[in-house]
This record gives sequence, structure tokens and C-alpha cells, in this order.
Amino acid sequence: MTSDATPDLGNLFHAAFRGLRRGWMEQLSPWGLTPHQWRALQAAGHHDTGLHDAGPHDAGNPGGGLRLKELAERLRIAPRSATEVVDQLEAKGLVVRRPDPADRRATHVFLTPAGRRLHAEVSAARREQSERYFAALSPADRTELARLLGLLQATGTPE
Amino acid sequence: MTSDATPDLGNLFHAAFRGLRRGWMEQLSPWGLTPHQWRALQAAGHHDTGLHDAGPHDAGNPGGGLRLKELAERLRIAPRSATEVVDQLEAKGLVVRRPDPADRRATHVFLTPAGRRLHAEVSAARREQSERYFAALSPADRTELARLLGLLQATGTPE
DNA sequence: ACCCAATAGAGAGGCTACCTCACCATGCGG
DNA sequence: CCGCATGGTGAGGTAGCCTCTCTATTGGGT
Repeated sequence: MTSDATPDLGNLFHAAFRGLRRGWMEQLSPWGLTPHQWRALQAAGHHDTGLHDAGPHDAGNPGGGLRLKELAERLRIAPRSATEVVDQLEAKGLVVRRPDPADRRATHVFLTPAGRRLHAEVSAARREQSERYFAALSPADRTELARLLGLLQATGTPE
Repeated sequence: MTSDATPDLGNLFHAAFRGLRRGWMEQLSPWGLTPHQWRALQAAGHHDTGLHDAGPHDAGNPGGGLRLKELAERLRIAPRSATEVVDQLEAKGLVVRRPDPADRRATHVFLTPAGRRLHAEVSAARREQSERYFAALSPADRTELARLLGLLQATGTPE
């Protein structure tokens, strides 16, 4: 290539990330989830898990409900596309739609027990795979990497 | 969630990488290139740049010639899909197809002068953007990051 | 020298994940 | 009660990828 004097962090980053992502996608397929479906499930689960019954500060947001609009924003897709992802997850029995009692225009997405279970399973598997991937690094190196990535994320993700 | 108990390098990695990639894709659009088109151009240019950039001294063995099959392998797409990408690049006047004189079944892809110029431009712009992205890190940190990514790439990318 | 499986590329057709535009029901300030 | 904004979705389009199939070639075995 051009020069190894300039390691080109961008390329390195890309190459390294690809290894992680490939394993990640292979991880998903046994469960029949596409990356986006997983992300949606995760987004819905993020509201659901642990925050359940949290209540008052989430006005009219009963525990696991994520509006489709919000979901679209999180996945950075058009609202219409969020409808599709939710359709798919609903067809798989992983989530359900429930009307927002406070705003009857809005629909909330809830994880079903199956959805919650699968979310937990995939989370665990993903963590384990991630663990395996980063096993090449010593604990000190991992800490260091986390620090550096944190720096990048802080400046690189304005929002 | 468990996000602060377990730093979860995977997530961190993903988040940080996304910042880089977003900028990268925005970088491409002014030139009317999709990420895949750029990757294909780069793959073709990889054969071309630096090796034979000035001289068509061996028109027989294509200095810039990349078989579509090879291109497909590099982009990790089906051979048929490589045809499409090359079609697009050819329509833009960035590459040309030329038959392999040694194997008349094969077709080689060459960068046109315009393609070579654009490749250089985008490379420079990308490097600059990358530079800006990693500006959050001190030189020492960058070296460190490069080392860590190198470790990951080595083990995480078997091929 | 020939035949036949293997290979390179491309045509046809299909799938999926996105998008935009139009539409309906609802909410809310006048 | 009206008019406009907002949440979700039906309809329809596009881009990128796939597999299946076809043609032209190549090269090894007999």
C-alpha cells in the first residue's frame, strides 16, 4: 500500500471492527434476527429491563413502552421503517404493540416474555463473543482501549 | 443495564466506530460514490496506484487490471454483484473493462485517468477526515491505539 | 487431438431494507 | 368547533445484494 509509516488509524480501525462485526452478525443468525431487528429489540429492551415500573418521570410510559417514533430515532431510520421492523418482531412474537393510554395516536412497543428471554440470551452470547474477541488484549490493554475509545466517542459523536 | 459494571468494549467499539464511519460516508456522497463503489475503486486502484501509476509499460499484464472475480472476493460479495459495481463505475467513467489477453474468459478492470484522480482525491480527503477524527488523541495515544487495533486485527481477522 | 468438467462473466428475476408521499385518527390552541 | 400539527401506516419506488442459468472459454485426462 501507500505507507506503513502512516499506519492510517482509520483503516486499522475499520479492519479491526470488521472482525468484531462479522462474529457479531454470525452470532445473530442462529436466532433468526437481522442486525436491525436486534437493535430494535435492544432499544425496546432498554426501556423495559430494569426500568420497569419506574414511572413518574416517564410520563405515561408504562414500563416498557417505546414509541415507534422514538424507536425510529434510535435506529436512525425513517418512522415508516420502524413500523416494518416492529412488524417483523411482532410476527416473531418478540414484541407487542399497545396503544399509549395517554396519547391515543401513539403506539408503544413492549417486549413479550419470549422477547425478553431472547434479549437476555443474545445479550449474553454477544458479550461472550465480544469477550472472546478482546481476549487478545491483556486486562491493562483493555482498560487502555476503553479509555481511548471513550475519548473518540466523546468527540466523534456530537449527539 | 450492566453497561457501567462491564465497560463492554464491544459497545464502545461500535459507538466509536460509528462516528468515524458516519463522517466517512458523508465524505463520499459529494463525489457521488457509495461506500461499495469506493471500495471497488480502491481495490482496483490498489493494483494500480504506486505500482504502475505513470506508465502503461506493460499493457499486457494489467498493472491496474483486477479480474471481476478478484474484485468480488475483495469486496466479499457474489461475483454477479461485482459486475454491477463495475457497471456503475464504468458508467461514471472511472474504470474501464478490458479483456485479459491471456485468458479470454476473464475481464480486467482498469482505472481511467479520471478514476485515478478521483481515487487520489478521495484518499486524501478520507485521510484528512480520519486525521480530524483521531485528533482527540495525543500522538502517544494514537500509537497506543494502533498497537491495540493491530493486536485485535491479527487475531480477529483469520484471513 | 478430442471431449468434458470447471471457470469467468453477465442476463433474468427475486428479496430485503430502506426511502417518500398520501392518508387517517387523534391531540390541542384558538 | 376548526384548523393545524403529530403518530402510525398503506402504497409504491429504489438500491444492493442474492441465486439460477446461459455463453464463451480453458485445460486436463484418455
